[in-house]
Amino acid sequence: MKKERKTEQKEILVKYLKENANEHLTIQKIHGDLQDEIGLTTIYRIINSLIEKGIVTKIPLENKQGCCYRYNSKSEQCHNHYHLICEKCNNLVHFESDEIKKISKQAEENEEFQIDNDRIVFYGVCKNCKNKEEKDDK
Amino acid sequence: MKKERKTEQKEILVKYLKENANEHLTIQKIHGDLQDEIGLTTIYRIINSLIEKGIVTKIPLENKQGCCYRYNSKSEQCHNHYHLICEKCNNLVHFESDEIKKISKQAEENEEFQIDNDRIVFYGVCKNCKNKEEKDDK
DNA sequence: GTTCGTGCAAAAAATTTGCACCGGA
DNA sequence: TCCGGTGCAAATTTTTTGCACGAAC
Repeated sequence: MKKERKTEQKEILVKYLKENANEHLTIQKIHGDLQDEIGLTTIYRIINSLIEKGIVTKIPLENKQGCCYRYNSKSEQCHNHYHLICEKCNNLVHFESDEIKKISKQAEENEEFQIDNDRIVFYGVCKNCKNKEEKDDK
Repeated sequence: MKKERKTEQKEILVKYLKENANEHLTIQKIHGDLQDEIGLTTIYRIINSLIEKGIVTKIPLENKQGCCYRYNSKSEQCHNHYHLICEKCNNLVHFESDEIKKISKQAEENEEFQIDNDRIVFYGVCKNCKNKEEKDDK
């Protein structure tokens, strides 16, 4: 059993991911921002280990290959919230609701499906992109 | 304005995607199954156009790079349902609920976020994988 | 001093592009 | 016939791997 070591790169990357949790973070973006501090290979390695631990979630990009990555600040988040992801700009919005509990319970009872309450995602179009679309139509 | 043509490849691929809508379809899997009928390049091209039209949804693979693809049989689906995706096996389960409407409305009013009612996703662990985990723990 | 993590370079894998040809309308 | 779609090969981009060295414990 090998134990994990605390390194500067890991600290920098996790800090960066936390601070930019609502951004659209592709590997390329991360590498661009941190290239002086962390090598590309290491970014891949750390991100992948964070995904395995459930600390980071991978989100596919629409209309494009590749994915972006989002830090899950589970411990820091309030509960009973869900995620709104914009299909246009991939921005993430948090939203609170008590209704969710009911649905989770329903699913667990009827389908025997154990829901991860931090990974409830609604896709749609955010305010900004909606406004932009309306302008473009003119 | 160019109009789209009906081709044999497109028909084969869409039929295949429909029939395997609950499978874990990576480009590699699709290519493996259809390589005698459709070239890899064409699979990419058709899949990407289906994603743009919203007919196919891209789902990230956990613990692995890459994504898999799932056919959205919108027209065949009943409404007021949401998706449960298993984090372990990526299987998709449909689930009905009226509560969803409330949440969608809440989000649209409070956040001005226009929700795509066919893209509401709950992640978690399905019955099979849950059972498997319990066995493994023993 | 061990052992794990990092960064580079190289390899491998995944995706896109250019172009000639095929086939649907 | 006309023009979009296909498939191959090549180019490009993305991700992983091997290995020597540096750093944590």
